[in-house]
Amino acid sequence: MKRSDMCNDVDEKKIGKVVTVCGWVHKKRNLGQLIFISLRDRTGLVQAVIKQDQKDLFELAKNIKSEFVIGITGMVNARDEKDINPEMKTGKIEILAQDLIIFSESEITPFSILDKDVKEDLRLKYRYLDLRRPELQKNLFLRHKTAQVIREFLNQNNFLEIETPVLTKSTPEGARDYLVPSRIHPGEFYALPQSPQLFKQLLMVSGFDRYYQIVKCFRDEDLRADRQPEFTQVDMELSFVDVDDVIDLNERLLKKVFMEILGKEIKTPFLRLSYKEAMERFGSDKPDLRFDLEIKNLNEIVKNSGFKIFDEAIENGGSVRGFKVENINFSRRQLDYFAEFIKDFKSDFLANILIDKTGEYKSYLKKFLSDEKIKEIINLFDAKPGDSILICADKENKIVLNALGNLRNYVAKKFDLINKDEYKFLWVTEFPMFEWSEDDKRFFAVHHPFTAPMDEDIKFLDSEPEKVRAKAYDIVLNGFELGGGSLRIYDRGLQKKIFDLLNLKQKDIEERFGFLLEAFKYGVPPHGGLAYGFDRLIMLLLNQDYIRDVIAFPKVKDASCPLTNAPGEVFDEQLEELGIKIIKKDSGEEN
RNA sequence: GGCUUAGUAGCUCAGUUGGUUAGAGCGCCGGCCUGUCACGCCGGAGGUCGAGGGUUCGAGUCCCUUCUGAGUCGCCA
Repeated sequence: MKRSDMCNDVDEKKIGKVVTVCGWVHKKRNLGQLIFISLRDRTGLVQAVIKQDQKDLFELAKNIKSEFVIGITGMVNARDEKDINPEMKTGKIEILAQDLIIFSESEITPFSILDKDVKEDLRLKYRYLDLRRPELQKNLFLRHKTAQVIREFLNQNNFLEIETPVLTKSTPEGARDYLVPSRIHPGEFYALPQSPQLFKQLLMVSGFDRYYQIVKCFRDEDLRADRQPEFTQVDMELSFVDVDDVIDLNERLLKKVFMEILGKEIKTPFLRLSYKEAMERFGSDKPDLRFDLEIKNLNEIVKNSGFKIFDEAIENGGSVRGFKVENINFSRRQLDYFAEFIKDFKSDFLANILIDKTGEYKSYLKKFLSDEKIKEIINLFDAKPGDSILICADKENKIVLNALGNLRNYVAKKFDLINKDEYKFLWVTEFPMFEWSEDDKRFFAVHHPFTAPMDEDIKFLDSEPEKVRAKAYDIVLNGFELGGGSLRIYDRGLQKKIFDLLNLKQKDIEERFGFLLEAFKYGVPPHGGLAYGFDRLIMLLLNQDYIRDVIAFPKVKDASCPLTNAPGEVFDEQLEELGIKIIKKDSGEEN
């Protein structure tokens, strides 16, 4: 028996022909002297009929159960008008079985392939069954298709796909590396790449001019609904470009992806916000612009009001800010919850002004602020009867903005203020180069240490590094960081200066990036690039909430694989060969 | 590590102020059925209520401890 057609392709055009289809039994319906089988392959479903007059076939078919793998040969018949199933592409026909093979049987599956609501831990343990579900097949198909569109676009734009090593060197800053012990060099380790950053820069030094790669990257950090320890990047790097070139190219790429995958016309150019503006208006460097709730600064109105919390916040360089929510007067209970919510972000003050339908306002701030001041706040927000204003204050701007930014997202989600069909792109640019770490008493690179500073800010490098902005940009979609990149430093002296500023030791620099600085001696083009979180892109294209649903074999919260049970212990001989001793954490004993 | 939340039949869930023998739908097993497509009808099996301890005459329900999953904060250059 040789397959002639995929299930979904057997439609009314095939009427009168004999076809052979193979697949899994989605559902059997035995009517006594008539058996229907819905057969499933990755394309879809088709119905076969086995009648009693086909005695042997009928006896065989009686034994068939869900998820058996079978092949059916038969004549494609038009269904009677009354028997047409309009839900199915193949609903106008059925295959009248002439031959039937059971390739393999199936035990009762731990959950039904037809069932949409199964707990995820069970699904992941039997991922190969889970992946039989049409939803997941659709997700992975779209993932494949998207990769194809991206490759096609980049190829047309003179990019070369070049592979970079997976066994590479540990980098000192940033996320934790996954380490791989070396047998040939006992006591030494490779690191799995967090990104191909250094290699793609070297490729620019080599003159490849435009590189891309769809590549696995690894970060040994805790997982989230949108974050996996191994994930896929669409990584690219270009020579002789400026920020606008990279942005323009990527806008065209995204436009093409959304058109070809979703049939959606995306308007370009995208909005661009500086990091500072994004933070001040939305409390986030990846704002979701599908809803409003814009944050406003109230310092000018409330300063010297005599209200201790506000005065102290402002005098200490902090701020008082808030946002307006239209047409909702929050309940006491909701407001209490908000106050709890922002505590997660180290913020402990949340005030509110509720304007009722008559235009009268209610607020705890009445006790501390004059009627005039409160009306000024209401005017600033242009708040109407029925609206609410939520206000946060702290001595640190970062805390106020972060708390309001997160509260903004929470309120929008909880009160259904988000239009789910919308795709709101924006670029966030002009990120700060450095961030001061109080714990380590030194600066860290916000992006990475190869990012070029903005020309006009180079003068602050020595005096006020915190003022220096980078030629870095993030592409943000619906509140998710879809990708990020920067122009790189291509001047050896400047690169060394940045390393010094980050307080990286000469020895570390030599050991970690020596080869890059060395390469920079021999002619470096100006270059820059961008990398997308490919999984996240697919997740957003599919409007899914969980990155796991767009990955064939994902890891779970504790970074393990529920299917294979990785990671696992290894044989003593393997450890010995590697020169590795295990120290058990709980007992402290050596093993 | 913190916080939130969930765990009852193979799956998805219900289970009242603590009260008889813990239920439903789907699935499974057996029977009937020639037009189903979530087929229908009849019958049946299936439970350490995550685990351990406690309070009580009596615990799925209350208390304590603990395990497991998810979400989130920290973390993610």
